[in-house]
Amino acid sequence: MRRTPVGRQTRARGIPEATVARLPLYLRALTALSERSVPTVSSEELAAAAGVNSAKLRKDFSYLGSYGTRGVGYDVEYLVYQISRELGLTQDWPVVIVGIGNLGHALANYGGFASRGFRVAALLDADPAVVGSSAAGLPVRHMDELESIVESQQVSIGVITTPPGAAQQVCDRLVEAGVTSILNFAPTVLTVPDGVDVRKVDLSIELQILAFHEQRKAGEEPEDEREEEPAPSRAANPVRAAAAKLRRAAGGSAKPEAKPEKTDKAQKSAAGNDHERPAVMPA
Amino acid sequence: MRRTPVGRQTRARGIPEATVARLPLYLRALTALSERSVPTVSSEELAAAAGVNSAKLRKDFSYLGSYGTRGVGYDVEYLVYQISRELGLTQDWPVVIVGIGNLGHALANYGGFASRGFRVAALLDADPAVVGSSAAGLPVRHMDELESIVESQQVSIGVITTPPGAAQQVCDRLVEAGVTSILNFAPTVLTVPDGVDVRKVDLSIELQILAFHEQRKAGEEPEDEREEEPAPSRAANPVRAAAAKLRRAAGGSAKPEAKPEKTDKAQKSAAGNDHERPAVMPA
DNA sequence: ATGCGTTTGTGAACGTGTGCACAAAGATGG
DNA sequence: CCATCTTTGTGCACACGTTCACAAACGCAT
Ligand SMILES: NC(=O)c1ccc[n+]([C@@H]2O[C@H](COP(=O)([O-])OP(=O)(O)OC[C@H]3O[C@@H](n4cnc5c(N)ncnc54)[C@H](O)[C@@H]3O)[C@@H](O)[C@H]2O)c1
Ligand SMILES: NC(=O)c1ccc[n+]([C@@H]2O[C@H](COP(=O)([O-])OP(=O)(O)OC[C@H]3O[C@@H](n4cnc5c(N)ncnc54)[C@H](O)[C@@H]3O)[C@@H](O)[C@H]2O)c1
Repeated sequence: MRRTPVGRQTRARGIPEATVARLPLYLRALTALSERSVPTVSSEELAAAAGVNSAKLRKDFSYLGSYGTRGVGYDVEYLVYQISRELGLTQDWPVVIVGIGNLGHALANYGGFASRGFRVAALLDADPAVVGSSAAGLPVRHMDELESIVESQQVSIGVITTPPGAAQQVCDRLVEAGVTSILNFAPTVLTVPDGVDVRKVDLSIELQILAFHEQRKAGEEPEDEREEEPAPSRAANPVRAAAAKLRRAAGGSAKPEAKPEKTDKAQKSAAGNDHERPAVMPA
Repeated sequence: MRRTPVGRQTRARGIPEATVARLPLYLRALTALSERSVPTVSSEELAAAAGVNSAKLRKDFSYLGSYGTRGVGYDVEYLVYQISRELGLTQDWPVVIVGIGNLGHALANYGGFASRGFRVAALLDADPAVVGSSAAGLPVRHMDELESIVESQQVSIGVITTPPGAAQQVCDRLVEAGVTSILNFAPTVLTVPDGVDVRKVDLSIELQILAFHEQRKAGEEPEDEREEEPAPSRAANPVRAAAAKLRRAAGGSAKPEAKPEKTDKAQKSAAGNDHERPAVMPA
């Protein structure tokens, strides 16, 4: 019997988000084992292949059920099936890609797309110069066809690879057409109604995070293996003093009222538990 | 031998990782405000623009110091500077991209690269047919030049866009050459020595996570109406509701809570959905 | 059957992240 | 100067995630 701890309703079913994010990782490792006809695998081995802690892996699997055999390990084929089923990969997921520029082209050509049940239903663009060309054997169709495509092919996942300025607009249109999951490559904060999932892939953010750690490594490590430039004046830390000065210089007479097109403070509306548009447009 | 993949050593004076990951988001919103010459911004406004909770934003900023003014908010320019400095964006970060195929080309052409101090130092590939061509005005150079480029240009960040099979090998070579931060687009678990940071961008994983939630959305509710959350904003979107119903009617599946017995395994052919995929391709 | 070595599944401790709520700090107006 | 209003900075409680450690379960040999 499944014993589900009740008491809170945050997650409908008890698979933690962190676990869900790791299941594809396990699945990939298991698929590789399956191709080599490995019959069973221990949590230790599989965890090593997936680059995670073995206890974490076992706990993750425990959310799916008791699929292992003590003293032996996990049946590879069976686990592949169970994870696939849990992730919803036993069915086909048609996907539309909107914005067939540099990145959209690359994604359209990406073989790993179809390998897990994700099928490119259509490539869409708004530029007449792009519409009509083809990418990866698929024709690029005009945005006007979005609604009919989404409906006829039951598309529930959309990928946005348009410039940032068009992303929210494209997103709105996708949602309106019936798409309920969006993968956003544009560096924009998307606002969507409840029930729609958005995940973002942001190269710039990843690089900035790397830069942060890189700077820390360079600045705090006493040992210096290779010769670097003479430590670019890492502004010491009299920042508080500079703060007042800078604030004073910037302040002067400038006030929020200088903004003509927005009634800036009017939309405070504290009790906001619903999602509305951001107060200021991100770019 | 392999040590712990990533030695997460929490520094005493460290900024939480979750905060670091959000700083670029704040920075982007602040930059947009700066371009519009907005002098100050409250945590509420900025949080809305960045799509986060305002208390979280304030706590994030509190790790950087007390840079706000009570009753007023934060000075935009000053905060841009502080976050940039904290992230290490006040200096230039040369980057090499290895594997100039579909994705490598797109990245090379990406304007957002240079906009934050990340400069493409070189494009590298192993294929003689690709070497010598150019992408985004930069010549594609041969892997043999990697070491000299990394050393002469002080490259500490490498981007891997090779096929999965070559990723670990390329990674090893990057590390050997002196690169200490890697952004990996190949669906591979990279093993690196201590002191080297790896971040990955994995389209396939993102899609699978979306598919999981999508499946849940489609399968967890009874046919009639759902009554699970107190969110009142429900009837405001008839189109989406209709789309969901249509989709539900098309592909129900998603057996609710079919607890499988452990004894009868090897039921992988039981997926009588669309068509059975052996899942053999590397994602 | 019994014992032994192996490995799972999970309780429990611990660490990290989130969000509420509010006192304190500063601006603003009188 | 004081009163009032706005917004920050943070204590606190709780939710979530990670890791340890070990009893129970299982295969296998005797
Ligand atoms: N190229 C990269 O490597 C890369 C990396 C990270 C993020 N991004 C982001 O991905 C997005 C796309 O980048 P790109 O380099 O491919 O840009 P791009 O300019 O090459 O392509 C954008 C495409 O979107 C189309 N488009 C514009 N407005 C549209 C609309 N309203 N509806 C439909 N289509 C529309 C354009 O016609 C164009 O074909 C950008 O937001 C960029 O910031 C790109
Ligand atoms: N194309 C996409 O949209 C996309 C999306 C997600 C992930 N990925 C992943 O990104 C990677 C690249 O994808 P792609 O579509 O650009 O592939 P691709 O085949 O078009 O390009 C790969 C490039 O890497 C080069 N290469 C191969 N081995 C190398 C080596 N040892 N050293 C240096 N260069 C080498 C090849 O010559 C080729 O130019 C793959 O791992 C893929 O799984 C791609």
